[in-house]
Amino acid sequence: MKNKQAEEIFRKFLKSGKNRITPERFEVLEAALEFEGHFGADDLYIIMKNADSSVSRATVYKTLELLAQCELISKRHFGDNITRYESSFKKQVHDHLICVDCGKIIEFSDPRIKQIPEEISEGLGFNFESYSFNIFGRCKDPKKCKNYRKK
Amino acid sequence: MKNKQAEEIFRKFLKSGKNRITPERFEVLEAALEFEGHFGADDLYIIMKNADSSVSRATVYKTLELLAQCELISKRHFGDNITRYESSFKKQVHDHLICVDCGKIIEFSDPRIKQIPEEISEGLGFNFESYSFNIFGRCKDPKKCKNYRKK
DNA sequence: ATTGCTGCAAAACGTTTGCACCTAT
DNA sequence: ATAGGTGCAAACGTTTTGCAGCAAT
Repeated sequence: MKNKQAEEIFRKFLKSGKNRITPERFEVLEAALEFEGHFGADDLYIIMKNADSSVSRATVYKTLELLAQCELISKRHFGDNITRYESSFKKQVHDHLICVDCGKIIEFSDPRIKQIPEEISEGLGFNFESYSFNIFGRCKDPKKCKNYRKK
Repeated sequence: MKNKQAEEIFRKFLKSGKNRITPERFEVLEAALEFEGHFGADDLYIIMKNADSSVSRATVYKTLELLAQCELISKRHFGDNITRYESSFKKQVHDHLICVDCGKIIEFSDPRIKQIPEEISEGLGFNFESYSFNIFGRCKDPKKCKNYRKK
């Protein structure tokens, strides 16, 4: 295990519920933290399978949900009906700009955004939970845009 | 047909491409504009079917895509991997607050949000296309929250 | 006459579930 | 001993596709 600190957080989270500590869950944690960028649950399953892991698809899906619950990873939706995850361990809060041509995802953060969601939730009689802010655009530089998403 | 103006916009859009003017497409337009709030493509298909329309599921899905292209309706994603639509004809730009307990969707608009997406796109070397800003919260007033989404 | 559109059913896709067996507690 | 987790395959819900016949141009 490469990341003792994340492992410890997950272990504590599991114990605090009625969840068991299993080797499969830590295999998924490690693979998720190792992944650079955003991944779908199935992507991760395939990667693990190709790396000769015997963890099942069902376990990968369920474990990612647990990891999102304890905020070691975060869940993202970029408008294509696929749930994506990214490690949020030791990463700062940020939002995303997605190129609609090539699918590239750029992370950014803007101080103006920070206070808006909580204020609006309060103002409308809701307890704030989370928010998602995605910008969709097109790479200006065609050399940097592979158009790979244009099926 | 109840909305001559929208009909005309759609007709022009269809002619401007290589798309044909068909009665089915206008049936979908009418049903979509009539719907109050946000709907999934399949919801609309079922509603039309129950109203004795003979328009097929495939045609509903394809036509909604066309209507979104010409901006008579807009596409929304609220984080549950279902594509939702809402009429955007004669409606002002707005964002959404979603109750994670009951699924209620509140529309709001905040002047601070308006300029951010374009500025950030420019700053990162992208041509701005669109954005989505969703806030997730929980109804403070339990009487107003039906928890119907808690399967 | 041509080419695009239709309805239908089947397939595709990401995801969830049921179940028998297994394992952490 | 028991509650909970596992892998597998099947089921699920939404969306897309292939195709033969049909209709707008």
